[in-house]
This record gives sequence, C-alpha cells and structure tokens, in this order.
Amino acid sequence: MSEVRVRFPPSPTGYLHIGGARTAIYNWLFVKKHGGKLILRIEDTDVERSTQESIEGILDGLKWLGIDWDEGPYFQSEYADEHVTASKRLLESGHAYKCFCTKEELEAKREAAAAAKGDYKYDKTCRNLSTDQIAEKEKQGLPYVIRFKVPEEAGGVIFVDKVYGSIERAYADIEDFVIVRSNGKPLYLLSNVVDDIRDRITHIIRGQDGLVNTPRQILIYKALGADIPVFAHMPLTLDLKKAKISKRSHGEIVAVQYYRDNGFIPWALINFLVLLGWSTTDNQEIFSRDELIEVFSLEGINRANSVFNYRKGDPKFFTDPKAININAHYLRTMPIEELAAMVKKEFQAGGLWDEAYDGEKSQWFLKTLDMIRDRFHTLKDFTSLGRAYFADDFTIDEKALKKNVLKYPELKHWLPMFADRLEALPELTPEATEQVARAFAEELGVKPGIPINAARAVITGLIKGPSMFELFALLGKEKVIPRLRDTAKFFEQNN
RNA sequence: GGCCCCUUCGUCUAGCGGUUAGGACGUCGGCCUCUCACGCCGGUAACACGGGUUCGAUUCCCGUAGGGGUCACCA
Repeated sequence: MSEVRVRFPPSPTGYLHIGGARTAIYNWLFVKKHGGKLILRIEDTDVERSTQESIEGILDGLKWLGIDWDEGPYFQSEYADEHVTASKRLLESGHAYKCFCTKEELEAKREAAAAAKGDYKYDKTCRNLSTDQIAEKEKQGLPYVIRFKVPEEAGGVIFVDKVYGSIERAYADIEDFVIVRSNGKPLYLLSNVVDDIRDRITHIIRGQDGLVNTPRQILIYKALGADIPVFAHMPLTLDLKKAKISKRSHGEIVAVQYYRDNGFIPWALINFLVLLGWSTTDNQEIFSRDELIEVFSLEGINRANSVFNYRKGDPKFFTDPKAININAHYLRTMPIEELAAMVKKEFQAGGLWDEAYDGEKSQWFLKTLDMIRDRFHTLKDFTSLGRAYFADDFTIDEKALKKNVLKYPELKHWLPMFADRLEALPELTPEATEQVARAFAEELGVKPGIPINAARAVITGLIKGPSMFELFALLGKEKVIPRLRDTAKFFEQNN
C-alpha cells in the first residue's frame, strides 16, 4: 500500500477555531499513526475574504498546539492554472459543458421554483446546445460558466465512508454543478479535487458538512481518471443551542487563541478536543502524545454531533468544564520542569519573573509550583491566585479577609504576637512552626484554626492553600514575619 | 421544502440480541484536615416515541418526532 497522505485545508477567513483545530488534530493523529504525511494547504481562492492576518493566525494556532505538518503550506491560489487546465480537459472529454445562462435567468428560475414550492435544480438548458449554437454564442462574446455533466442514467454515486458507512446519492439528485465561474476562476469543488489529486491525498478526513460534497467530487475524480481517496467524515461540534460552531457567531470562546491566552496547556486542549466525537472502547480519556497516536483510529469516531458545553460568565468554568478539568489534570500531574517552563512565560509576561528562578532559586521555584499547583486550573492562576508566593503586591481575597481575619478583632494583636514567636525560632520548619502555632492557640484559648487560617489570609491572600506549616517553611521569615505584623492595616482599611 | 446524516445520564461517551445499562466531567453527600484543593468512598441522573422481527430488544427493520448538515458563478 502506498504512503498515507492527508491534508488540512483551512480557508483563511478568520482565526483557527476549535472545530478546525479538531479536524487538524484528527488528520495529524492519523498521519502520525500511519507514518504518513500531512499536507497543509491554504485554500485562499476566495480573495474577497482571505487575509494574510488570518493565515498567520491559523499557522500560529497550529504551532501553539504542536501540530506539525510535512508539506506546505501550499496556497491554492497558486494553482489556478491547473484547475483551469483540468476544466478544459473535462470539456474536451465531454464531462463538462459551457453554460451561457445568466445569473439573472437562473435567479428567476430559482425564484419561480421556490414560489411553486418546487425543488430547484439547473434545468440543463445549455447541456443540449448544438456545436453551432455554442459557436454562435461564443462569437457574440457571451460569458459562460463551465458545468459538470452529471450522468443522466439511473443509479447514483456510492461510496463507503469510514465513519458513516455506505452513502448513496442518486444522479438525479445532483444538478449539473458549476466548476468554473464566468470570469474564468475555478470553484472549490473542482480546485479542491485537482489539488488533492496533485498532492496525492489518500485519505480525506473532514467535517460532516463536507459529506454532501463528496458524491460530486467523486464524479470529478472519475472524470479526471484519478483514484478515489478514502473518505472519513467526522461529526460536527455544536453549541449549546445545537448550532454549528462558527467564528462569526461564537466569537473568542471557540478560538484556539482564546485558550492559549487563558492559560491552557496545548496538549490539554488537544486531549479535550479529541474526545469530542471520538473514544476508545475502554473509555480511556487522558492520553500522552504517544499513547494517543497509538490508539487513535478512524473507527473510534462516532456519528453523532457533539455539543461543546461551554459556560459563559462562570469564573471557574469559563469554558467546557471538562476542558478545564483536563487542563487542571495536566497542570497538577505533568513533570514540574515542563510546567515551570510554561509558568516562566506567564511570569515574564506579567512582570513576575526573577532570573534567580533559573539559578539559585530554582529549587525553591519548583517546590513552590509543586505545592500550589493542585488547586489551580490554568496557567493564569499562578500569576493571579499565586501572586503572594512570588511578590508582595498581592491583594487579599475578600472572603478570606472577612471570614478569617476581620471576624476576630483580636487577631490585630494576635498575629503580630505570633510573628514574634516565629521570629524567635532558629528556623521555620514545618514541625517547629506547628508546635508554636498550636501552643499559641492553646494559650489564647482558641481553636488552632483561627490563628492559622488568619495567617494564611494575610500571608497568601487566599482562603485556601497548602498546609500553612509547609508554607511558613517555604516562604521563610522575611516574607512571613512582616506580613503577620502588618495585620492591623486590614482592620484600619475596613473601618 | 428537497436530499443526506444523527438520536444512551445536564455534557462527552461505552455498549455492537440476554448487562443491576458502565465510565468521565458537572452536581450532591461523606472521609481526610489548619483551610481549600488533591485523593478516596458514596448518591443523583439516560436508552426520544410507536410499531414490528425475535424466546428476548438500548442493540436489527420500518415509521413518527426532534436535531444537524447541505442545497451559490463561498471555501
């Protein structure tokens, strides 16, 4: 069997959205699995809507995800001549014909059909033109489109889709479709097939919205005498209202870039996306790159469209909860050094980076990340929620302030006293600080949780976090003592 | 409307004639505990409907309903 060759052909009319990314991912996995080649082809023949900015956005998105390709990017617009040549061949071989009907005429017929509640299909007026009639019209300089001559015999196009199974479409249901515009520019149906033939594409893995195009494209393959590739259509991703996800109507929430900008780990997004319409029999859901490539197969793609269950306005679940969960999973389980590299970028962008984290404070940095990552969901949490661990200009969480500090006015004095006790220790170890804290609480006659939780609030700004005794040791006297002594400011601010 | 496709917990899904219909996320309760999270334990929750076929249908067939896709001189 010849080499597996697949393609991802985005049209550059916007950013890369999760539906497109998912298509790219499936193609990429298939290629990696079979040792084939992934061809990236930019279908930019719609000059009206194609933009350079969009091309860059798509490439950036793919690169961020880590989806690499083997050939390209090719640009469809550069092959327009080939498309036209193919149409001429089709004309010569009798598989296509010139149609002189004007847009206005066709529009009128369409409207008439609609008014009569009938089904509109091109009525083949020009299919039966005699050679003389054609010559006459050409002599008059009338513009024409080129239409594909769909067989008029009984029967239809039959093909076996890898996902949807056997699909049949009667010839009678296919109209003589246009393959070249009156301005000489070829249309998608033709260009796409010609490009796929030239690029020797063996498997076409695309969204289910391409399913209805397939019979017509197969007709073109046959007319051009080319081998027909294997088709695999994947289900679509729908929104909460079951509408197809699109850049136009859903905005940033469906943009790959949005996930990059909101602290997602690229592989976590891929892992989430691949699960939207594909599964293994044993239901494994978390995969390493190698594992996923190993187990991926077209057979695991299901036929029903899936709903992208995003939530808007929820601070924690700002997108599909499962996506957040998978991201959090990777956040707390990935090798700490890999995580550190990602956090470093966030810190650099947020002005929190200290070169020492790569040098003498490296162990401290890694340990800190390891201690706090369990509670975080995205990379952004390290600069927001985790800010107090790395800087002094953090803000205290209001709930933590009210519940753990202001509720007990005596803390204004207790915490500085506690600071004195800690300062008296030769070193802040978990054992020693725990002993001090518990003894201190006992002296005061309060539950240990009161001073401890209050300490957490003023030291980390949060209502939750790792063990405070671990934190005292981690942060050290220079951060712990001043913050405890400064407790009074919270009472003053809130009077 | 024509043509095509689809239909299992709220969401993603397993299931390929006989299962207490399983898992994941969410959600609820509990354990752990200085808090929260993690982790662990447990609960809630689904075969769209109606006919067949069959000893037996979530599973096969046919309808109905619902949803989606597509019907351009866009890609």
